Amino acid sequence: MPELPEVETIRRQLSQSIIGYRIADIWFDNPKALQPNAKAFVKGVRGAVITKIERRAKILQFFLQNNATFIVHLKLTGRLLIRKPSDPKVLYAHVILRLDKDKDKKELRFSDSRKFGYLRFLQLDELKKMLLGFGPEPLSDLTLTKFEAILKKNKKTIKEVLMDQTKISGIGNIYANDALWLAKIDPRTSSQTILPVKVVILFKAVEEVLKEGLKTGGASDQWYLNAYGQKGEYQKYFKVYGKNGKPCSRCGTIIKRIVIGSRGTFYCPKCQGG
DNA sequence: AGTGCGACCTGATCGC
DNA sequence: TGCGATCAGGTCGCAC
Repeated sequence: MPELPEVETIRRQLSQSIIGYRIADIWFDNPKALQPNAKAFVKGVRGAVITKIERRAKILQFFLQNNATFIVHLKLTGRLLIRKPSDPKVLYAHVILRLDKDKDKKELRFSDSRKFGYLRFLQLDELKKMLLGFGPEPLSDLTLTKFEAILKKNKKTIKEVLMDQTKISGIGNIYANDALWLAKIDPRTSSQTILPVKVVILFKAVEEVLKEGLKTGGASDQWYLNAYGQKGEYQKYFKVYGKNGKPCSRCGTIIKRIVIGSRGTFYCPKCQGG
């Protein structure tokens, strides 16, 4: 999916375009996309005005009046597209929120080819409880001290730890691969064995790739489009992600693909070679 | 408790 | 061109 930079890009755009809009009606053709169930979702959000949109990990939180919220998880292929009612249909749209503010009408269309994503209505206290399960945000609350402590107490591979949302939020497969390449660390290395000097380098590398992702509007490797339907540019700057069989831009060695935790993993056997 | 792997789905691409 | 295998920005839940 959309990882932190992609979800944050969407959040910023939605905040610019749909705050203060009322959810006048909801259309859907895939009830599973609406949680806890379609009826409760519709009942919970219909008629409410969107007051604020935040992000935690890879989750978008839409705040409504009356202490209610709904969250959206895009998983791998979810998109949230802002359109006018008269705009042509978008592919794989399974939910449409029809919005209005005075005479102005907009639609927020949720498109999702693989149908893994969802919109979930929940109360504010339920949301708060749910968010307790996530690790720190790498671009705000994660400090080097916390990062060191997280790495030290986990013996799984560093790549799995980086991607574990209960330990650190928002990093997925693309940015984990690229950060490890930047830091010249073998993705199979046990988290707790990484030397302190390398931990510092990795901490900075994580920050660097996420900021680069944000700056370039996210990675549109396959499906990702922002709220305006545009692609991001980060895929032009991939360091190792998806570069199986191609030369490493640093040393020319052929990039290898392996599997870690059942996820495709790319690395340079020379610069990241144990 | 910790880990590992199938399930959830559909589409794109690769290899024969 | 056709067809099967493999792969895909992510979690979940259920067996060990």
